[in-house]
Amino acid sequence: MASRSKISLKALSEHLGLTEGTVSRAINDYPDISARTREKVKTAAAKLGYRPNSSARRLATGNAECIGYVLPWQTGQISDPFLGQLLDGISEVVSARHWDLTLAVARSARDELAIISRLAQSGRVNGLIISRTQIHDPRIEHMQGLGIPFVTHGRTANSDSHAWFDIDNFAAFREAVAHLVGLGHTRIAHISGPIDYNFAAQRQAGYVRGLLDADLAPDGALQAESDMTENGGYRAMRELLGLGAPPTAVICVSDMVALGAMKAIHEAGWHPGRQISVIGYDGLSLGEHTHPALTTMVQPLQTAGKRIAEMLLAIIDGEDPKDHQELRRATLERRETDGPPLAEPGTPGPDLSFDRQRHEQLKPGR
Amino acid sequence: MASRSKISLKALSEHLGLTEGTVSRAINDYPDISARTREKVKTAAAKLGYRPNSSARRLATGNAECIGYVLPWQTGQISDPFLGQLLDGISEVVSARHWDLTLAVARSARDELAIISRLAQSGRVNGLIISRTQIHDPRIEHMQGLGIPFVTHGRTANSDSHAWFDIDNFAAFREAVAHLVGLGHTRIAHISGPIDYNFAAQRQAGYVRGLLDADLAPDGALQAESDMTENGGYRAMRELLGLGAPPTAVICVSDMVALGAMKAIHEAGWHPGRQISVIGYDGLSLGEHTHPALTTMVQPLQTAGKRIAEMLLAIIDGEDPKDHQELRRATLERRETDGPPLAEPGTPGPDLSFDRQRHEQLKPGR
DNA sequence: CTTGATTCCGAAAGCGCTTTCGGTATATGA
DNA sequence: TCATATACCGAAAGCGCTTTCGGAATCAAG
Repeated sequence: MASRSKISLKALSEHLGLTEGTVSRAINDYPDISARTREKVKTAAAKLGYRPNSSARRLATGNAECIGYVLPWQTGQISDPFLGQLLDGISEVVSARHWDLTLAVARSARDELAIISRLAQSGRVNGLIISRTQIHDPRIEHMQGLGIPFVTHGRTANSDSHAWFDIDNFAAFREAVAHLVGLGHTRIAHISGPIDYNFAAQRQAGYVRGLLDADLAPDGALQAESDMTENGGYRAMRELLGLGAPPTAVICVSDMVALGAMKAIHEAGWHPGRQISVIGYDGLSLGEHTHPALTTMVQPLQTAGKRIAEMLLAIIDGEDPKDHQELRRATLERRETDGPPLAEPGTPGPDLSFDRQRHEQLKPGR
Repeated sequence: MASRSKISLKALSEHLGLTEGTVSRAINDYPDISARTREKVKTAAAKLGYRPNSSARRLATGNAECIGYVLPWQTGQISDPFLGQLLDGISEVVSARHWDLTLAVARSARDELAIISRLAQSGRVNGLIISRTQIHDPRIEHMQGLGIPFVTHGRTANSDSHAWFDIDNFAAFREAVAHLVGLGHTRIAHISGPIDYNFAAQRQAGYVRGLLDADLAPDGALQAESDMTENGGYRAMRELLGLGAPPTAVICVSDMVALGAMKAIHEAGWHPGRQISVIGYDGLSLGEHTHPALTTMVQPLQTAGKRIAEMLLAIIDGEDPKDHQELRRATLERRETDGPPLAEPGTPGPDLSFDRQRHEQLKPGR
């Protein structure tokens, strides 16, 4: 079946005693080819293992049959399980159409604009997916200027003008706060991501709003920023734990960040879910297996990937990007790191003497 | 700089008053173009934002300037942080050459062979990377039959015939066992991956060899199999803990599996690193932030990605695949889940009454 | 049997680039 | 000055496919 030598349209048509044009139309189901010859052509094509050459086909049709996903490379972000889930969804719908997915990782913002230009202007892709949108995202108007279809994973300051898929970050974090308030917490901290990211800003706004809903005053000291890595979460949490009056609960911008935060909590001799509640975001399956299991806001990542890809294909097919803006909600999944506060407000913090530096020294080196 | 309308070679050459051929040769640094006109052409190209159309160029040169990475989709594997690290390395060298990386996820073994055929025969890619090799891997001779350059991440039964990059799994697990033996363990369990995977088989063999090195008899009861997910590790560990005489140490096929195993250990009221030592594999950064931090065999994943891509490009350039076979070693990184055994051999197992089903019921639903 | 409508396929012109092959200029040596 | 070599560029033929257009055959209707 899989013949070793590539067979061309020309060879196939000669084999059949037909012209290339006829064979091509037969294969592509043109209506002006009789059913009989269409069948004949198709069985011959299958038998000889004919595959149209993509480059030739793409050149002739002007269609790349390919979409690009360009992801910003930042410390640690690429190893977030987040990514795989999304890719899974994207690739599912892309390959259902027999299109390709090309991946490009950009190592800097400027690099990313350059990659977008290359991909778009060289006609390599019919459309682009970008993620980790910023509030004022230069990529948006860059792509609009290039006239290439795209959809963003996440909104921006002027989301009206383009297609996007997003989770209602604001609502999610507002809900998370409400949940903690309902449990009796009043000192609720937030570990955010870099605040120029749209999702980080929205989550933070939701957090603040949640506090205001409960007539709690947002406290700058209870808000730390992390770089979206486990280590970032760890460092931010240590900061929070060092406060005179540490929080009784903390909401983290992502599960990976929450993982780091839990580490810091454990090191301080506290237990997530007892002295301090922790809520993550993403709903990664690994959170079910931490100790204790991480309560989190679940977002449908694989669905996100699917929808984003579907939207992009629709836009490529000519639909209006403005008709493709989709907001979903995250749902709270209670696992084991949330609970009522133990200590009265104002209780002194945990013992931080188990310092990480010392810990590093004690560790058997490698 | 980034002009909106795509400009073709023809337009550029007319603008310059030269022929397309001349302009093309100037851009591609042919020696028969004077330095003066070459400069003139290049600056004009830059100013007008000319990008050669990929499809046309690919068709004319017969070079796709693209490699494919086809990854088998299995439960949970796609969300393993493992993947991102590898992609990072691969994309780094691919984009340094201004080539593309197309990603395809295969949802079944047959699907995978079909994808490989399509990619290769349609001339979409110049080479392929495949991962998760099996001992007798049908993909190998399939690709050899197609005559497409490829390199595998992981060896196979007949590794001699193709290019591969691999970690010495055997040595790694042998070393892990030796380490545990050195700490005084005699009842050492193994949670393996699906044993038809080459890496799983090698790791198991290394495990067995490690036991034999120490004159310990391999015990079938201490060997469980998992599906490479956290949940798989969890289930396997529960099995092991249910044994009359449970192990005092367990080596897991991956960090994610180890995460699940630790969950089971915690649920049983034990502590990883005390009543039972746990060693993972991969060296994921998230293992530094589990509680306690996961001792693991670190493999250089990002380097793996880079080397694999470099090897593939070299082979595409005409080098012999047989000259590109690279074996690296994993290194033990002691963190907090390994330690001397507490209990005497033969001690009864932990309390398993905290059953997961009950736990599920207690959990606030979503 | 003729006319007009259909059905089906061949012919040929691209798609936008690369690359070989000649053919002018220009330079080199005698 | 002429012959020969050299530098540089134009012309043109593809690469393998798609798609429009037109023409020959077939058919139904008058």
